[in-house]
Amino acid sequence: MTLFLPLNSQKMSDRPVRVRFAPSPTGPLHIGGVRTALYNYLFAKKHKGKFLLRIEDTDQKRFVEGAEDYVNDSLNWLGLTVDEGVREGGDFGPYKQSERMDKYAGYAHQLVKDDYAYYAFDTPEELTEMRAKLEANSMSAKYDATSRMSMRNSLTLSEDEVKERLDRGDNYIVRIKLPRNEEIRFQDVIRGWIVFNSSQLDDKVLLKEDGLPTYHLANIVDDHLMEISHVIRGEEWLPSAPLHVILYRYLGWEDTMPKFAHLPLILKPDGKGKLSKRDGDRLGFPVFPIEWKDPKTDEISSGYRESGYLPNAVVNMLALLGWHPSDNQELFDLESLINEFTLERVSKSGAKFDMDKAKWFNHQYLMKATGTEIADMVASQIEPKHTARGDKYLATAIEMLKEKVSFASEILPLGDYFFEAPSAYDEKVQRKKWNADIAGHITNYINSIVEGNMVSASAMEEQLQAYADSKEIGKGMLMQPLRWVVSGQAGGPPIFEMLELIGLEEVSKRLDRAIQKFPV
RNA sequence: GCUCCUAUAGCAUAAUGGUCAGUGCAGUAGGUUUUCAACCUAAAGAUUAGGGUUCAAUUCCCUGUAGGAGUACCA
Repeated sequence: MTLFLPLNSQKMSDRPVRVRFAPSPTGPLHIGGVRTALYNYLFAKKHKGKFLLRIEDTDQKRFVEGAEDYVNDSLNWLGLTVDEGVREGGDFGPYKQSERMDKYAGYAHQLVKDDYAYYAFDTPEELTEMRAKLEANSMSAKYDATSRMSMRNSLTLSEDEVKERLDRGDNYIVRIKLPRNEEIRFQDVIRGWIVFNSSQLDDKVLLKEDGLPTYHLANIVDDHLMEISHVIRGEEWLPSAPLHVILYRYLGWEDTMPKFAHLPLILKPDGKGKLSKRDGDRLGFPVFPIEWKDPKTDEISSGYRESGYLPNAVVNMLALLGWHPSDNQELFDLESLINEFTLERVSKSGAKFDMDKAKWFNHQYLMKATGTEIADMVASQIEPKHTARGDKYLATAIEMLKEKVSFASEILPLGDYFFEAPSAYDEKVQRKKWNADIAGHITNYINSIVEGNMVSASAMEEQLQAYADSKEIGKGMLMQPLRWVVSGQAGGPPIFEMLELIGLEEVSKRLDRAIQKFPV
């Protein structure tokens, strides 16, 4: 039997761990991107390494106002601190590709010089024509080893003409010159050996007509210059990974090529496909960490933060979506996540987003949070009536209500009766439990606690027991109507604690109100 | 179409070349509670199909099927 060492046990200490999260500021950060950031962060911290944030904005056409701030705000909300980045600085800056534009073209030209790339002068029309022709002959429409010799580029044109075109300032791009038929393999930390044949790839553009690099070039150059040790990114990059491997080779950087780890995708909870913005709208859960307002359309996409999710819950939920610890523990704070996290325990298969579990996680953290913390979370919902009796009152009310909901945002609406007399009364209780007898008992009881100035829950409870005993009735008979008179609800927090908080004066007013509204 | 990746209950996942395949969520039943929530208990629920390798496969291999991703002068 052959013994295999765990994939990463041997070389992890070779180089300091430096990982990057490299979003492109084209809109709000999707929850899948957030998870990628999280895994990068966890991995970096686990190995006492650095977590970098690099903004990949080489495509100016797709720039979206505010998207970069959004990334920072999101990571910040979740407590994922960036070690090096645009805001944080660092020794490997700038951390925004649009500010490193002087770094890329040179490498592209170097590759041409080394015969690993070439200039291409084809017009878009010519490219379209080429693809159409190839497709018509049921060949794959690729600009590659088999088709490039019939195109207009520095491989087919004479040296003089190429020079003339370049001197003249003709538009050109640089394409990588891939080998015709070569096996390209690399070891993915999560998936093991991945094998491609170069004939399946095409001669990707490295440098665009505007002189700016494409993702592929910029990515490799920056990862190299920033001494990135591990590239942890989504599975959507897997098909272009072999191109990146070749680029490292062609640039002479293969020795320090980072290790790759391609994360599984987060899929729609129902049906098929990658989780998208629309799914959130359709199924009623956020796909974005924090609220996003589209600068062009003013369209608002809801965020976890605004929906009452706690950052810890989101982190925990995301961590477990595609990763699992070695035991059955499920509740983790960031620190214990750092201790436990390993890329080897990331699963290979895509995970459908589980809304119910997300709720459950949030509920767990809501139970741990204090009333004051929750009040801060729902600051935008707070109206004068909520704070009229002080912050402590509000916090206590929230404390009583929090275990009944999954989201902080549900708390205030649920417990409106803590802040003003009920506007609606449960109809079923009225019908079944509200009659002259009961109303009389409730009135007697409330009057007795008011007269006795019984302000504590325990005193009120004892008094109800005593009253029920004296009338030889079960106190259970009175409890729901009592709650109903005060809150209008059929259920809620422990009733005497609720009464204690609301206070005798208000309880008494509510009794009068109920009797007036529902005469018996 | 082509290439690559993936496949354990409704969902997320664990484990194993060999007794009843474990856990959480959801759902079901019961308990507890004035009520709701929480909590406790119980039952139910899965190795994609077909071939191989093997004494033995859910686990390794192949094929099919299904799903996903990629296939831009986007990232």
